[in-house]
Amino acid sequence: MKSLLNRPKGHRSTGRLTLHDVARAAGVSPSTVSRALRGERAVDPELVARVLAVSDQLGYVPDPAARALASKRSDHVTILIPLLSNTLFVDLLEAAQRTLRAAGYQTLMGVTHYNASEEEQLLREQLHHRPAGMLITGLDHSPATQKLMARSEVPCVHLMDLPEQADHEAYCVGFRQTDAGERMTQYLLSRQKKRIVFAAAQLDPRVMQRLLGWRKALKAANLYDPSLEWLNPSASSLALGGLMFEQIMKQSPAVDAIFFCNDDLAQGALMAAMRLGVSVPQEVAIAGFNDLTGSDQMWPPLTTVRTPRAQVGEAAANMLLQLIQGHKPERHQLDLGFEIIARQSA
Amino acid sequence: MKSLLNRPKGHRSTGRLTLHDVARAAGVSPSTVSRALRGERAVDPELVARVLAVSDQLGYVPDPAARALASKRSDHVTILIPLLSNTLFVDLLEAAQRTLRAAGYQTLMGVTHYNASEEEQLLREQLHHRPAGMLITGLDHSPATQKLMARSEVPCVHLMDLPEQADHEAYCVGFRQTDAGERMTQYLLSRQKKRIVFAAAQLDPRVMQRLLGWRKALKAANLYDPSLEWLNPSASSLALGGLMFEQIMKQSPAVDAIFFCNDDLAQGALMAAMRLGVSVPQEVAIAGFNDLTGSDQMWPPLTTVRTPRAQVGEAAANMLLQLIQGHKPERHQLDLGFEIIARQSA
DNA sequence: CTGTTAGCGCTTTCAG
DNA sequence: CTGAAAGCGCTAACAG
Repeated sequence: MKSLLNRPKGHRSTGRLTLHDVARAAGVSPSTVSRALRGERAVDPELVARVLAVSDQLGYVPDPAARALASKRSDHVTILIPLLSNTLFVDLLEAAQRTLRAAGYQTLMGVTHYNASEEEQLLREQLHHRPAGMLITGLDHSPATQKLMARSEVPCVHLMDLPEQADHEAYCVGFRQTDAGERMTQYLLSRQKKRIVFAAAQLDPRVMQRLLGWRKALKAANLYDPSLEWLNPSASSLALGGLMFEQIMKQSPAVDAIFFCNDDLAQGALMAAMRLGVSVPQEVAIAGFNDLTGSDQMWPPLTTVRTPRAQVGEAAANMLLQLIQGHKPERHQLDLGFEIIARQSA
Repeated sequence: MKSLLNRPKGHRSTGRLTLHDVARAAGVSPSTVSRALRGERAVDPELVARVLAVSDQLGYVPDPAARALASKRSDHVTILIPLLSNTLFVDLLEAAQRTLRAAGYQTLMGVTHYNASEEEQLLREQLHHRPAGMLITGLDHSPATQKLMARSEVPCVHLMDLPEQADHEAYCVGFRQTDAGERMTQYLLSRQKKRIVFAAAQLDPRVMQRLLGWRKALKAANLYDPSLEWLNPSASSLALGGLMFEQIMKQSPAVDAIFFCNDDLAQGALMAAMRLGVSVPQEVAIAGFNDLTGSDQMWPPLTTVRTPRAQVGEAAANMLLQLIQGHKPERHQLDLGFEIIARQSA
């Protein structure tokens, strides 16, 4: 079969099926095969058909490394997320990954830990792989990171946030965090709550936007009081939520409601309430954010705002795919909205 | 500076800094630079030093694609996990990824959804990228998958499970699932529980091993009864745990304890108990598995078995790194054990 | 629309 | 221990 025998000396062939083999079998030139396989136009439909047939009859698979070397663009897409411990980002990752894979791209994930220099380092490493595109969480990046991104000329879509200015040049898919914070606060106000705490951890830019929304709603109702802000820079977790709940409940005058910036905190608060014998929502109402797994199973079920993270992941991946193919989407921003989920905790 | 001006026509150079640039600057040949950079021995230490200095003074970074093409081995490591919705696997992924990245490898994740043909397909795709190594969950794979793995000759470490036979040829790091199931059941027996249900979902091979351990313990105590097995093939979730709890509580004669095969089910059961006014552990004890996030925050806190998933991810990555470098570890299996965490739910 | 030719940037024989 | 030369498998100029 294969005559690896009388090769010219120094030849390192791997016996792997190459483009040339397909070309020979189809009776055309390698370039034609290359073009046909990539669906590049300006190639006779009949030849395309023949090449395709021969190619998958032979079981040919292009070598990504050779392709990347020759074209200076790999089939990798980088996705940078802050954490894997918040299921929000896992959902985002999964949706993006699935969409990208279906289009033939490999997803390379990087975890930044909400740290600007880690983000920059990760980006630098990824750029060496000449990714076809990148997905990156948020719009807040260090100048160094922004410079890297700009110089790389790799198409990029930002996730989970939208700029204030509609004419911002960045591509992004997300929703208005500030509006979401405001709307949940308004909902709480509509339930006759007067002293509504905003309890937050992590304090990343999106959390701070929710804070702004909360302030806006309370100020509009003339109910704003700085002592209602509980901002904790630690990482968000169930345990921290429980702790914050305990502390907040000791405050006087008593509060009506607590709006947590993320469901894990709110779930922890619900558990703490149980433990401490505080009845929710009678003594204090509790609301969360994101509608994470389990929030509907809590007792009482958690009132929260559902954010479209899977949709964001998918839509962003699709937008990126467009950009990679050179099709500029008409709108740079995609607002996927959010929804107040009224359950029994508030 | 760079004279991209009078190049021979047809030249596609990218202006990127190459090995040759470093070679020229260091006054040695490209091959020497290549060898020095990779720490290949049989190269003058003095030259190595010079090359290293020049190289990072110039800010040289090897091109992974060129390297992969020439050497037929990339710097990618594939990791195949069943799901992203079980935090167990997310923890595994994160630990492995961190370890691998520190050693200069890129992690490519694939999600199999507990599906043999998805797993095979994923593997096939990944193999085209000529990964340096692979990490794969479990020891149970279709014949086709096993064949692919064997033929690829890519080093591989299996996660979260250990073979029965100590002389099994596969590399794996995990713990004895059967023993863990047995030990938790024994713990429950030691707490005077007689009718202990085993409630499971997903029914993957590791869950079935825990079932075996449970059976073994009950049979030894002469307390085994097939009607105590509640096996549900659906995906594991808090909601399903709640549902199963409700159903089990309707059973008569009444049960003493429920041992759930995963913490998410147990957490859901705890919430359902709250909702239904069933007191835990007085009316029925509840135990889980894995000690997932939040289990210590439940009310009552969940008794469970802590599994060393982060350690498994890290140790497996390290073992793989050894294999990639050609160092065969003396033992093929690494048993990282488990721990019964006695809290208040049982 | 198709083929030829020259690389992409690195590793790897093979000589020295 | 070091260097020269020949590819790895593919894409992109360029000419036809």
